[in-house]
Order: sequence, then structure tokens, then C-alpha cells
Amino acid sequence: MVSDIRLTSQHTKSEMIRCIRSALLEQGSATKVELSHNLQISFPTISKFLKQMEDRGEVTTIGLDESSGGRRAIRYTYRPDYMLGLAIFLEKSETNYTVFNCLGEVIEQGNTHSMLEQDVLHLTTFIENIRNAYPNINAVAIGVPGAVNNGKIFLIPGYENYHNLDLKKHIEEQLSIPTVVENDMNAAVIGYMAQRKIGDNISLFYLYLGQNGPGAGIVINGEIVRGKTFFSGEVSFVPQYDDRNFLQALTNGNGGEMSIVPMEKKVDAISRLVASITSILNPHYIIFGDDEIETLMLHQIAERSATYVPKEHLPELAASDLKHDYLNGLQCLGLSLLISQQIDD
Amino acid sequence: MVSDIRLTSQHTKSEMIRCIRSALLEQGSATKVELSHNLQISFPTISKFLKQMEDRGEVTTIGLDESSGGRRAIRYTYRPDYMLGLAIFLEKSETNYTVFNCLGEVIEQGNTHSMLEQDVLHLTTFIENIRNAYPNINAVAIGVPGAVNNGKIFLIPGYENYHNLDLKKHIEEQLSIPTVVENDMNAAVIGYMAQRKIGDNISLFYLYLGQNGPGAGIVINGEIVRGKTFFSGEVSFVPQYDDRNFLQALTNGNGGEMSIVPMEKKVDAISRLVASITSILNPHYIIFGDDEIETLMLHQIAERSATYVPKEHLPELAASDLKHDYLNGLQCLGLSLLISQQIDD
DNA sequence: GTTACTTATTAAACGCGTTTAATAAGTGTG
DNA sequence: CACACTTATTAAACGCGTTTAATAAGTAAC
Repeated sequence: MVSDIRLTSQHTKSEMIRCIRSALLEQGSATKVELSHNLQISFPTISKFLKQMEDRGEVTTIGLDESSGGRRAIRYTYRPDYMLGLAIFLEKSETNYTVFNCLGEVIEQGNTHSMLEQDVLHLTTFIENIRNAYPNINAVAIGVPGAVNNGKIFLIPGYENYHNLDLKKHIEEQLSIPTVVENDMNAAVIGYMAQRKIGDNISLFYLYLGQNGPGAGIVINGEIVRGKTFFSGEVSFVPQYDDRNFLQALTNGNGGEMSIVPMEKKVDAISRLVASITSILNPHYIIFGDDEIETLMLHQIAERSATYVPKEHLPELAASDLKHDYLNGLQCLGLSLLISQQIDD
Repeated sequence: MVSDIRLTSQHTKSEMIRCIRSALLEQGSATKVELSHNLQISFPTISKFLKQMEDRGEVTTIGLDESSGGRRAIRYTYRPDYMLGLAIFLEKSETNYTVFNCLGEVIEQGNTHSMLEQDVLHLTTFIENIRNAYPNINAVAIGVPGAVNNGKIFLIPGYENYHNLDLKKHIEEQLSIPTVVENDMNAAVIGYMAQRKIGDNISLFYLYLGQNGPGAGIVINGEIVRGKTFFSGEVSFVPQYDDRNFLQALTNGNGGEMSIVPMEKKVDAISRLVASITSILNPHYIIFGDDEIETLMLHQIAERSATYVPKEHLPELAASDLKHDYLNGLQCLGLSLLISQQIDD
């Protein structure tokens, strides 16, 4: 016997606006009734907020719906350029950036010299300049090759200027733009999941096997796994053979070129890693962020993994474009800052 | 420039009651001002709910505080026996149960014949009988040696009667008592964390190395990891040596007694597992749910693990009493049902 | 013991989202 | 083209937690 059907699951003002924004962006357009239905917010409340948003130019009407038997409804849509986001990823050799709108469309894309070895001031003035060109940039997402927690860079080997720097706080204080900072692999896994519209309580292992040594971004139950000392995903160290761990198996133990090691040995090492991950975490997906891995190799890995772990428990294996996912992840992070933007009347 | 300091972070009625209950139970006793402060709920609201709870006998006053310079405050406390919980764990050889109050104190403890091979009806009448003896039992927590998701038993090898049964739904419909069903290792990890008051965003690996083969309960970012096919924690299959996985390393590959394998070989296998877990998940703790593991062995494992993974990233290793944690976990699960109990005016 | 000053509690006014009633704007039908 | 019947929108009444003001109950000082 449930006492009450709906216990006024109230939201706060900014939560509601966030919901309206994301619903409008997701659905492309909507009427007030549709929003009220989908978001479980009462019609009058939707009406009130939508009017405010229309007044400040955030949404526009795009005409009337066909009548479904009664009065025709007004259809609203979000203006994608009302706010823009800036995504930057700092890499060893260069700095890439994109300016994007609320639909994720890229307005401008470019790259410049690496900033990791420079002073942080370089970065802030760079952002400031872009913002001067696009004044309605309202969020910055920065990707770095290092361990990040809540905007603070804890560990970034080789780049002293950024070590132990709370980059989020720094940018927000200097430029007063909402900012998010994230590790590269974590951004990639976020981007991949968003793109494939992978649900919320899913576990996913995003594995990179590139030049800088293996690394992974891990999402479990829809949340990024950072670990006690930000060491999660450092799969190089997984012991796999009598006298070799994963990295040694890939590089023949001498830190040499990966290409020297014969294909089948690599496949076995990767398959053993897949088996370990499966029997420990049993995720839904393992994604290889590398174009080099072709479908053939994926099949071989799947087959060989099944010799270590019952087949039905193995995750779906797939390859994906790391750089693309990385950028997409940063845009997602920026976008979520945009749509939760407070409005100051 | 933040526009508003406190955007009326409103809660629903039942959430508030839940908060008040848990605060009173946690702190032992409290005044209205203290509750209002700790829970961030306004004084009048606290006052209103506390009065209702007092009226129905859920809380009582235990006198006045000493004056701190002004009017003396009334101190309230929760009546621990106002609601009781029932924890049951179904095992192969027997069925254990405890009746406990809101403070976690055990009112009655006992065991009876195994019910896993019987019909489920056996279990329901068993619960019904206990409830007749303690009419204010308001929650049941059931632990089973199988894969459970949201009360439904997906996989429970050897016990056909329980396979694919939504036990939670079944009990709730038959007896109308709020019910929670959980896997044994998951209950244990919950119990361990509650007992040690381990924070909310912590990752913990609870490992069991007993007769029925290794198994683990995993919590990451404060949430149970179940996996795509409820296979998470099945660490037996982790490949560790050229030709042996973890289980084979422990049992010498012939499924024989663990005791045959020399101590140091076991230590190495466990250490390799610790290293794998660390480099994949980097959890805060790995707990061994086994009394057999003595402090000496823990030290050896810690030392040996450090040969595979940099020491600073290793988790804290500890041993704990599985059965105790298991029971405690069930009580926690039951308790959280109790304190979120709806009141029907 | 009266005064000044605390602190706890109660009572009234307010804000805000919701529910409900009222109105507006369509459709098809005889 | 009035009529019954939809559906969208607006206006008013309500519920509930909060903020603010008023009152009660205590302490210390003179």
C-alpha cells in the first residue's frame, strides 16, 4: 500500500532550466505539453521558464503544430548559438582546439604550438583571445595527459608548470568562464559513450595501446574510475606470464618497438588482458582506441579470450578513433557546463 | 558572481523523515536545532516532523540540555525497537537468521535447516512465523549465494527452485514486508564498509579464497559492481602464469586441495592478483574475507605485490571475518529499508 | 529581583511549484 | 454556422518548506 503516488519530486530552478535546455537540444524542438510530459514538470512551470528563455533570446518559436483535434500548440526550439563552448587539448607536440555550439557543431577548429612546456599564462591569454573573437563562449573544457581530480592536475609527468595546479580554479578565477579539466583517456571514454548513446549504468573499458605505453579510461556504473592514487587503467603492470607483465609482453621486455613482437604474441597478451578485465569487472564493452587494430585482430582477440574465460561473459569488443572520441568527450563536458549555466537576472 | 546562495534545495517528505531517522540513530540523540543544522532543513520543518514522530511513539524526549546561556533545549532520541528488521542468509548447509533493531542490536539469532533445496513457500512461511513473534518487523534482508539484480535471482547454481525468481517481489507481494535480496559477497562488502565507516566515494575489493573457489565483492565509487553478466569478481579466471590462471595456481591446476600448494606459491599468485587489481582499478582497500590469512601472510603479499606494481599505488590490505561482515551487510540493507519506511497517515 | 542578554520555540508571512478551474483556439458534424 | 468536442494556454487556489518576526525560558550581573 503506497501512501502517495507523487510526493512532489521538486527540482530547483536551475535544475529545471538545465532539463528544459537538454530536452530541447535532444529533441530538436518541442511544445510546452511535450516538455511538461517528458520532464515531469507541471505545465505552468514549463510555461513560465520558457517565456523567460524566449524573452532573453534563448529559445524561439518555429510555428504552430498541426492540430490534433483541438487548439494548435506552439513549437519551440533552442537557438544553438546562444552559448558556445571551447574545447582545448594540450598535447606534447601541439595544442588543438575547437569552438562549438550547443548542438555540438564545430564553429572553428585549429591548432597551435604546444603549451605544456610554457607557463600557464600562455594558456589563459590564448583562451582570452578566442573569447574575444567569440564573446558568447560560456564554457571551456581542457584535456590534459595527466591525472586530474575535480579540475586539479595531480600528476603530469614532464610538465612541471602544470604539476599540482588547480587549472579549473585558475581559469575560472582569471577569466570567469566555467571550466572543466579532464584526463585524455577519461575524456575519450566519455566521448565514446555519448556518441554511441550508451546508457547510464553501463561499464566500459577504453584501452589505448599507443606509443606512450598502454593506458585506459574506465567507466563503471556510468562513473569514471579514478582510483586511490589516480593509477587506475595503468594496465602495463598486469602480470601475465611467468616473467612478463603486459607492457613487457607487448614490447618483448626491452622497451623496444612494439612492432618487433610477432602479431600472435601481441594477440595473446591482449587477450589475457581482456580475460583479466572480464573476470574482475565484467564490463559491457572494451573499446580499443586505435585505428591500427583491424577487425581481423579483434576477431582473433575475441576468439583467444574465450580460451581463458567463458565466452558468454566476454564484453563486446570494438575499435574506435581515439582522437575523435577525445575531442567529442571534451565537447560533452563543455556542453554539460553550458546547459547547467546559471542565469543571473 | 554566484546569483543565489541557497536555491531552496528542497527534499520530499519521506526523504526528510529518512534523514531525521538516520541522524537520530547515528548521533544517538539530538535537539531540534542540532538536526536543523546537520540536515540543512529549517527549524520549523524539523519541529513539525519531530512532533508527528513523537505522537506516534517513534521518538521520545530524554530531558533538557544544560543551558548554554539561554533557554534549555529538549533532547530527542529514537526508540530503537519501534521497527525491527529480519536478516536471513541462505546457505547450502543451513539457514541463519537474526532479528535486529534500528541500532543494529541483535534481538534474536538462530539457525535452521537449509531452505535452498526446498520450495520457496518454505521460506515465506518461515518469515511469516518470525513476524508473528515480532509483529513490528518491517524489513527483510535476504542473502543468497548467487547473482542478484534488484531483487531478482538470475543465477544460483544447483538450486533450481530459486533460479530466475524475483524473490524481492515475491516476498513483498506475499507478506507485504519491504524486502531486499543481495548476493553474499556483495552483502559482505557493504557490511565491511559500514562497520569501518568507510566513506562514500571509495573503491574496495573484498576477496574470498575459500572452499567454493575464489570470489569477490567489488565496490567502486561507493557502488556495487555487478557486471554485464553478473560475472564480476570471478577472479578464478585471471591468467597469471604461462599456463595457469589464478584458481589453477592456488590448487595446483588439478582442482585439488588448496593446502597442497606451498605457501610461497600461493602468496605469489595472490600478489599477482593484487597487482592486477591495482593496475586496473587502483582501489583503496583489498580485504581478505578469511580468518586463515594471518598478518604474516598479509605482509608477504604486500611485499611481493610491490615487485609487480609501484608500492605507493598499492591498496591497504586487511583481513576480516566474512560471515560477520555478511551478516552485518544484510543488517545494513535491512536498516536502510527501515529508515526509508513510508508512513501512511 | 529587576535588567540585559542568551537561546529555544512558536506564529505569521513569503516563495514557488503544483493542482484545479477557467478561457482560448482549434476541429468535425448536422 | 451553431453545436459538441478536442487540446493549448492562462488564471486562480493550494500545499509545503522557508524566512522572518514574535514569544518563551533560561542565565548572569548589579
